[in-house]
Amino acid sequence: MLDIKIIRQNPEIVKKSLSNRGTEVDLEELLELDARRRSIIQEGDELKAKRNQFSEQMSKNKGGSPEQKQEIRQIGERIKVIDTEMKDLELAIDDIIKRIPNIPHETVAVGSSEEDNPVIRTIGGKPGFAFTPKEHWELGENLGILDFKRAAKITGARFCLNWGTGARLERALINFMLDVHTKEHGCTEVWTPFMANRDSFTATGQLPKFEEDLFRTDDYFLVPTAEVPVTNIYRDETLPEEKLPIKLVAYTPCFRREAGSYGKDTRGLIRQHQFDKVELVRFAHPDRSFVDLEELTSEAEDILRKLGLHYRVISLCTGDLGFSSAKTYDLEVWMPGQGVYKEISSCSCFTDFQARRGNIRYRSVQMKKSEFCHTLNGSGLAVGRTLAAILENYQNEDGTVRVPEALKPYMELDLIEPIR
RNA sequence: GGAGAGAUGGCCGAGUGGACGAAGGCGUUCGCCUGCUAAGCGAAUGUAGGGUCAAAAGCUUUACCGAGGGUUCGAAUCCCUCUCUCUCCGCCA
Repeated sequence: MLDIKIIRQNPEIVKKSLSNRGTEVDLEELLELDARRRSIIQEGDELKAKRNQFSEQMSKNKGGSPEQKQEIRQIGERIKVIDTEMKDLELAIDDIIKRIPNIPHETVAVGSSEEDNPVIRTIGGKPGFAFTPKEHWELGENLGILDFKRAAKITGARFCLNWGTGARLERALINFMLDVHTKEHGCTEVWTPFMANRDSFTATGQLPKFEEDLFRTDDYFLVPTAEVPVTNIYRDETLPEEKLPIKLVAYTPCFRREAGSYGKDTRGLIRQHQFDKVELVRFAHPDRSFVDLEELTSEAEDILRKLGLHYRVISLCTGDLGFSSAKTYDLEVWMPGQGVYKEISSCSCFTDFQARRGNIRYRSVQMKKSEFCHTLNGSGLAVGRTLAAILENYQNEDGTVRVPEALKPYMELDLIEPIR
């Protein structure tokens, strides 16, 4: 959420941000509602002050003239009307302002689609194969470690059942990632609820705009990313300044409806309704949150490096940037079987956008007032996609798959062979 | 699922219709004092919105005692609904 004061004082900044993102929001209406709200506050406050004065007089004199009482009663009626209108206005303002995306950072390229995302750096290349590399779903099914057919029977499309070493590989990756982030990057591991309420989803920005992307129960929504429960750990709290940055890491399963992506990545592990992810979350000081973004991104990259995977880093342009984000780096891993780079991590700085929605603050003893802190997060990494990348990159001509050096202690195995 | 108890400031805790933004204590900050430390003394100490101001400070006003409604000239206090926490019983992984 943006600060209404910024919108009031610098509407042109917000307009530019919206046009760069290719989004439409009726700012004029918002400003009109805001002006109306302020004028009505004045009227209401004056009437309330009058009523308070009268009440005070009553308490001292133990009485008042019937005419006075009559007048105050009328004022009371008017206040009720005003308060009702106020509530409507605030709802209307809230509804618009919660649909305004974050303002992109000045270093973000202006562009309209993913075509315009600049590549920041490329690590490794496109390693050659002496044979034609297969796609991971074919490898996985041939090995008997990935079973999409039975998963579809159990649940439906876009689910997967892992067998034996495939299940073990999933778990090994989760443990490996958590170990690296906690032991080498100083993150604190957290284990969270996998469902969250509407307030939490509103704070991180999934609601109200993206409700159709979420699975839900009668009472709660299933988390589409650990960003939601982890960022909300400190909702409505004020953190001591000296504790910043707070670095957390969490493993959660993630649940996404993937509405509107029918026909996209229909095969394999790339786009599932349920997938595992290890997520990095930071609560940062506003003065250095973009430094934190560089650090967080390199922590995510560290996993790819250690696994010996080749990848590139791109910076999302204004048109491709997520709703809550001010700047996002995507890590794209090379998938030789498919012959494409696939997103495997998305690292974002949200500035105070989520913190304002979730009322997450920080203060030091010297500070007179608390301020919103900045929030960041990034996948470190998406586990299913990492598993897919390993299959495609470490495959042998006979369909077996070598275990990356870093995973051997976790797999207690050098080679993934067919399950009979 | 059934029966009870509770939710007050950074924390503990008082407060059953007006003098309560809220006693008292703890903590924190500033100052004083004590030849160090501890103790002691004095003062300050919530948040958010609006108005005034070029702006800050200041001044002023409104709201906030789990959330939302109601009664009343006036609600932390009375009534209703909801949420959460705790205890007991039942059921169950």
